[in-house]
Amino acid sequence: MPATLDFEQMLREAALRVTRPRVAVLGAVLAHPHADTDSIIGAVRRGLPEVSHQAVYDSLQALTTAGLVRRFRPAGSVARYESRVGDNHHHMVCRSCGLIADVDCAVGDAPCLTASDGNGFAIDEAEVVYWGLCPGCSTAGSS
Amino acid sequence: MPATLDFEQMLREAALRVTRPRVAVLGAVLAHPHADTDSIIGAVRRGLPEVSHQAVYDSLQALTTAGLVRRFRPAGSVARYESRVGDNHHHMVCRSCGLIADVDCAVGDAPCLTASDGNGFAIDEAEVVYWGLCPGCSTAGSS
DNA sequence: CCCGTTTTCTGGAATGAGTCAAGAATAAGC
DNA sequence: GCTTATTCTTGACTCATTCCAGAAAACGGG
Repeated sequence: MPATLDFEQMLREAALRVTRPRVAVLGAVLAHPHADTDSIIGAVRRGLPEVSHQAVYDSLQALTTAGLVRRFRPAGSVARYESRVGDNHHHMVCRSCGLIADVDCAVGDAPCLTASDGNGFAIDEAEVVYWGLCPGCSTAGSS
Repeated sequence: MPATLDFEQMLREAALRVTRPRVAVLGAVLAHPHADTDSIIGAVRRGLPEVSHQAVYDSLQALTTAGLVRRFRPAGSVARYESRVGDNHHHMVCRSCGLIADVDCAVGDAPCLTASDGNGFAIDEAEVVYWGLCPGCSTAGSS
């Protein structure tokens, strides 16, 4: 688990100013993958009780723009953030309990980018969300 | 283009009560694929000026549950509705102008459902969103 | 065709994630 | 240590969506 110094390093490498809120936000996202904004605010305030929600929103925006974290928003849910960036993995969402799990796409590095012609669009990202039931809910429902 | 009588038929077959607002909402979604709720309210009110926004929300909910329309919510946008149901096509969204286009998945009927093991999830749907630039914005930006 | 029951619609208020704005605080460079 | 540009605090605000209670309308049986 990376330490505060590592977070500072990451921020500096991304040409971002190193501030307490940003370090805390980055740490929170690293520690709680798929967390929503509210959870992140809570996690950050455990270490820095005085941060405003605005600072968290701003930091998340900055980190997202810099590519240090990824924002993702499954339909019917609020925005969530994760630290796995660079690889192009996708997500599975449980319809019952909302559990989110990472999935590496089976199709290699550029999953489903085989959208063929694509109506002339210049596609730069394919976002895939799998909907279903997680193991727990699946078992519970089949009884 | 289907007439009002067809819409009534569709509603009855879905075991839904036939009401003026519902017929109008169904017609609006059929006529304006990918329309957001506000546009649908506007379209409906062209024929029925008195409908409340709540009736439209309720109708859309009922139609979605019944499987007559599909709700889809790209990140950073409000809810949108479309009438292509049953086939599993996906969407392309232009990052610049927000244009949405349908895409038939290149992988056949069950696109990307090859999520392999899937961590034990029972997957029932794969939702794919392609992000990029539409032909218009792509050309404009490359000058 | 009329009635009663049940579902749906109207109108209005409330919720809540996210955004905007102005001034105070703080990080980075010299 | 000082200056300046960026970031944070505070608090108000937007706006899609939901909640609620009473009025209206649709369906089935008489």
